[in-house]
Amino acid sequence: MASRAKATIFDIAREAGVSKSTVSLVLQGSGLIRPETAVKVRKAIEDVGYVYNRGAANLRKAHSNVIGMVINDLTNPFFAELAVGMERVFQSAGIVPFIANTAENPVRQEEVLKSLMEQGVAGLIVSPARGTTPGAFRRLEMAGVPVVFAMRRLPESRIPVITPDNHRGAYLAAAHLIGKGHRRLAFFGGSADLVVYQERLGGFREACETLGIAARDITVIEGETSRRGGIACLDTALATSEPPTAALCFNDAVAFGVMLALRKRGLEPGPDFAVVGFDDVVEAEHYMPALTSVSVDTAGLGERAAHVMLKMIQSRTTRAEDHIGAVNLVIRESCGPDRRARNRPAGMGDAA
Amino acid sequence: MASRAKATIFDIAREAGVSKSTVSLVLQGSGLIRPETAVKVRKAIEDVGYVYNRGAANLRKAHSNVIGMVINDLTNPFFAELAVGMERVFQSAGIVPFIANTAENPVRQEEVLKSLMEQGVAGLIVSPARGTTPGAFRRLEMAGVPVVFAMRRLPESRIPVITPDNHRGAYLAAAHLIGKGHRRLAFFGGSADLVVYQERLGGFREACETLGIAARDITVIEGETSRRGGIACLDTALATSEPPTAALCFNDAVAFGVMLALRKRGLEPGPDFAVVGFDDVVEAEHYMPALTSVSVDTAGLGERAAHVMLKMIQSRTTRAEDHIGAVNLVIRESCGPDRRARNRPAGMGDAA
DNA sequence: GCCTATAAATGGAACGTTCCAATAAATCAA
DNA sequence: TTGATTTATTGGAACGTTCCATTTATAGGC
Repeated sequence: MASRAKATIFDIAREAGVSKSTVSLVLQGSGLIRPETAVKVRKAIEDVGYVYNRGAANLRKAHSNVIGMVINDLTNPFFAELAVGMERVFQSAGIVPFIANTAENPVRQEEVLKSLMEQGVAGLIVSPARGTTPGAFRRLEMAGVPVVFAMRRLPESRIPVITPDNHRGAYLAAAHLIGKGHRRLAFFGGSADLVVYQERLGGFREACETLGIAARDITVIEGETSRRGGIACLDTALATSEPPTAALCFNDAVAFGVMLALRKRGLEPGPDFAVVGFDDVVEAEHYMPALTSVSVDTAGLGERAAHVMLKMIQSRTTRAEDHIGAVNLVIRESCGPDRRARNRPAGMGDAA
Repeated sequence: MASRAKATIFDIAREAGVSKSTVSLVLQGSGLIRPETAVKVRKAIEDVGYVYNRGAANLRKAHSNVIGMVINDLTNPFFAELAVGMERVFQSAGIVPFIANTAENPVRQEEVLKSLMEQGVAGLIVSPARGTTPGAFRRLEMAGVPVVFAMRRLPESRIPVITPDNHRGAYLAAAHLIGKGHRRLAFFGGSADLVVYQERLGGFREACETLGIAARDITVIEGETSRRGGIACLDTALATSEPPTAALCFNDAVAFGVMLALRKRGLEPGPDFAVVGFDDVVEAEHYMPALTSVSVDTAGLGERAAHVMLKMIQSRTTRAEDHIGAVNLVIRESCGPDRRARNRPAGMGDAA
């Protein structure tokens, strides 16, 4: 059953009684071959258990059909959603994207990028790891491989970027909090070496300024972009003399952490302390209480990035327009104080 | 700046004043070349902006160094954790694994598998999609590509499998519930076409039988393996005349859904209805209430799978031992009734 | 029937590596 | 010096495709 040495187009040719060139033509679906010949060849392909060798083909062909997705943190469901969006469009283009995880590690990222290049990728969609050096993508540029950044960007770089409107999202969220009557606000999580962070914090600050919140009433605490980071942020914030009463979190993971920490202290997220997240991952809606968050249409951005990529490959360019995706604030229960009647524990309360 | 046509070893050879063979040797880190020559060549490599063409190399070399991970649902954090475990060991072997998502779709899986084969993968770690036909991996076998299944398996197949001890995990969980005094038990989520489902349900049933729960007191409800599925399961279960008081869920996602649905009805997960999950994803610990779950050491299983894969490649075999990973029940708050003092809402309760 | 136009199939070179066998250079024993 | 041995380096063939320029078969026009 198991075929000996792997079959090549020559084996097919022999089997079908044609030349290797004919087989190649059939493989490429050329209209030049007679239908009955094609049928014969296809049968032979099946019979010998042939598997196409794309590496060999790429040696002659101009471009491969491999597209890489380089993602900084696969365990964040946010990036999985992004990946899913991209896959939707690549699939309909007959392309199988390969995903590689850099685990937020620039060194690892370097390896991944190198490996992908050696593989001869046609293009790369990248959410760069924290601490990526400006030169990390120079080789790609030199080789003329199209690259687009998704969700994150590098400080000064000419690589096209697909991101949500971080500034506006943060502005909306902060304005909402202020509108609810909060006067002492915090921004939790993230770190200043990320451009996204600058943008989100910028929007937050602008809202505060415009709507009359004094700078000394603003608490900014950097931290890990994870649940753990959120817990830490809340703890240090509440330790101050005049603690904030509401926080915008760098992302939903941080917000979940904050809510958890509130509960641990016996405080109820929403009524006792307002929290707003960013990204609106699917869990946000299902959390308890449901998290108010800035929705960024993750999958949509993924699709967009994929389309841009496809277009770049097609027109063999390495440039493209940036795309700033629309955002909107999804208001749920985690930001008081228009307190809905909270369900009392262990009772047959009215179904929500 | 951008180099013209991509550089080859010939360009390097010319630049360094040596032969292409010498360059090749240097590239492979051969000890045969004189150190100063190697230095010269390496400088030339840098100067011409060379990128290694692995496709061309694989044409002559026996084996590639690409390993594929085919995953059925990337948005389930469980699989992301699995992937992370694998990456750890591949990284230290100098291998960059490529991840591809099948989105639980056998057709998509077929495409992914085909693409990976064409790419000349050295091996594949696969968590097969639901509804995978037995023949789906025949081509791989014919081509002699090592494959290992992780987490899931196919009904009858000789491909080695790395899974947790599903039977035992479910047994432990059910026994715990029964020990707590529950007499009417449910098994929520999953579907019978999955071998894992059979195993988990089997363990559950065995515990019930052994510990004296009558068959008519057992409710089994199949459903999506997602939050949504969990919600649906609870709703139909509570609609029966004698509803269960506790449930073992097919996985944590289902359990989260169940808890959510309980809350929606004003019931408190734990005191009012016990729920136990399976997989123990990181969120389980951080949920509210924290979820009791069967811990399977996901990352550890990923590492194990990667090691097995490496060994198979090295010894060029397509066979290996199955590996059944140890499990243990992590008891948290979601399974009453030894009710800890639940925190009352909106008060300064004692910190947990 | 012969010449031309079209359709179908083919051989050969090229792609960028690796690996083997062979050469060239350096070292050593006599 | 000569030959043997070791150490470095090299040319050529091969890997499995694609693509171009040809060749061969088929059909059409007269």
